Amino acid sequence: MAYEPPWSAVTVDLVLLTIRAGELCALLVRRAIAPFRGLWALPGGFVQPDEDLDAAAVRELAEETGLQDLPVHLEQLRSYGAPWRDPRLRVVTVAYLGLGPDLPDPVAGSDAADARWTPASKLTDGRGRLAFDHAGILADGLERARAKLEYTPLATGFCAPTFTVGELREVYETVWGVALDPRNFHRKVTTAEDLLEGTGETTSRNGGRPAMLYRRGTAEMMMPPMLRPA
Amino acid sequence: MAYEPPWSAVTVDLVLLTIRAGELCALLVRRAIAPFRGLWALPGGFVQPDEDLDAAAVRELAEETGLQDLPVHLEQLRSYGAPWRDPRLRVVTVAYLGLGPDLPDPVAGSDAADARWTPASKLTDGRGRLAFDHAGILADGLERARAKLEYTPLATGFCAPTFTVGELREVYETVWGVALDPRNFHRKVTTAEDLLEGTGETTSRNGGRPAMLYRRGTAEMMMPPMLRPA
DNA sequence: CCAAAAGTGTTTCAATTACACCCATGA
DNA sequence: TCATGGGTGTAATTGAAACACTTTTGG
Repeated sequence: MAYEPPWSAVTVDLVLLTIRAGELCALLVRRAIAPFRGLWALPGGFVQPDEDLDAAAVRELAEETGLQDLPVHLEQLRSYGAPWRDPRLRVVTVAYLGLGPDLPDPVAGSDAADARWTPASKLTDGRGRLAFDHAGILADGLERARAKLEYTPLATGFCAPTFTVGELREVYETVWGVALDPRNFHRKVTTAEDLLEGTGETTSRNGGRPAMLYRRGTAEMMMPPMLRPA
Repeated sequence: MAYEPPWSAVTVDLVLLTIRAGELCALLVRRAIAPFRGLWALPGGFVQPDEDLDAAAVRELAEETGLQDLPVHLEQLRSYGAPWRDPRLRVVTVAYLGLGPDLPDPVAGSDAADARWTPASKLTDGRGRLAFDHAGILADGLERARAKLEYTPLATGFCAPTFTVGELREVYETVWGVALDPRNFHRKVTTAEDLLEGTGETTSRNGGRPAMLYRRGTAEMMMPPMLRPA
């Protein structure tokens, strides 16, 4: 090859979200090494030479949570490559958004002094800066999650493999911070095509009358169209 | 630094779309050098050491079309990093989606033997493979564009700086391949909050009664919500 | 029995559709 | 004047919101 291209390091960073105790939380790790030593940051790491981006995200997820085969929905968020976003060297990072049901407590990894689920309300108020450009990445992840609840079945990602309509409604109410009418919500989601798949089982774990248990269906969109063919 | 990370080359690739002669078209360049010499590919190139990703996309756009300050809407599509997607070396590419009004004929660049607007209908039918993983990237771009027309003002990106309601309708009809009711379409888009901004001017360039000219407004979403707070 | 959550039915209201009709221009 | 696209009015239909009410459990 005649031309030698510029080189970069490539990382994946994870915006991992879950709902704990009625609050939307993100996973943060405390950096054990420079730069930004002692500051909180998003979990992530270098992509290996023989590794696809998605595979790197899955590997980091397993390493940072300490568990394999977590029921986590992972999707690419976007990439960030401002020239000096890492003060040491050129690093382009591919950020992933991950959603899971109430996940186990994280374990501190090799380069992390600590790892913790942090409520989103404490992250958007400006207190406690994050390392690198991670505050912006996290804000983008939260915005994406909130927006996609509205027109995709993403909310099911916050639920256990099987869940009740009431549990699904709680996800919306927590992420959006609003109250929804339980009766109209029930009708809406059970009527929506391929959104939910009934299991035949019921549970009474939430008190009251036992509720039907559902799995997430095959639908990828549930938006009412703004324009329709004539 | 104790640890030496793996290195990659980082490129940006562009899925540039426009509408020409009633057809949705993408810009392709014919490769003048190995690998995939002679095959068609998406325009793109290496991100420079001191350059942000968005800046690299803008620069490539100017280089590939031969013109500056084009009224093109550019947004990140997603990143692709399969280990051997480039047979020479590890390359992670950040793909951008760009939409513009009927754009000028492209000029062949330094590493391109030819450059051409190609109808989308010829691209999705399997004939004529593209270099690298560009067929998949292009398909993702087309899907994203089609989907975003539905709930964002993206369609205005295909229009000139000022445009009529009928021209905007043609965009939808071309990209989706359906007919829309002109009268209801008119009401819909002129009623939508902040979608269009009237200029006071009219034009009769499309024949018939002169039509009001609009600029795109400030709205970023125009979706009817699937769920609303109680 | 009571409280609590699940789920259904029904009225009211808002949005969308389908389509009749009028308007302003060029040829 | 006719053809063409632009634009408004309106009745019928569909969908959403509000809320009364019944169901089924645990305590």
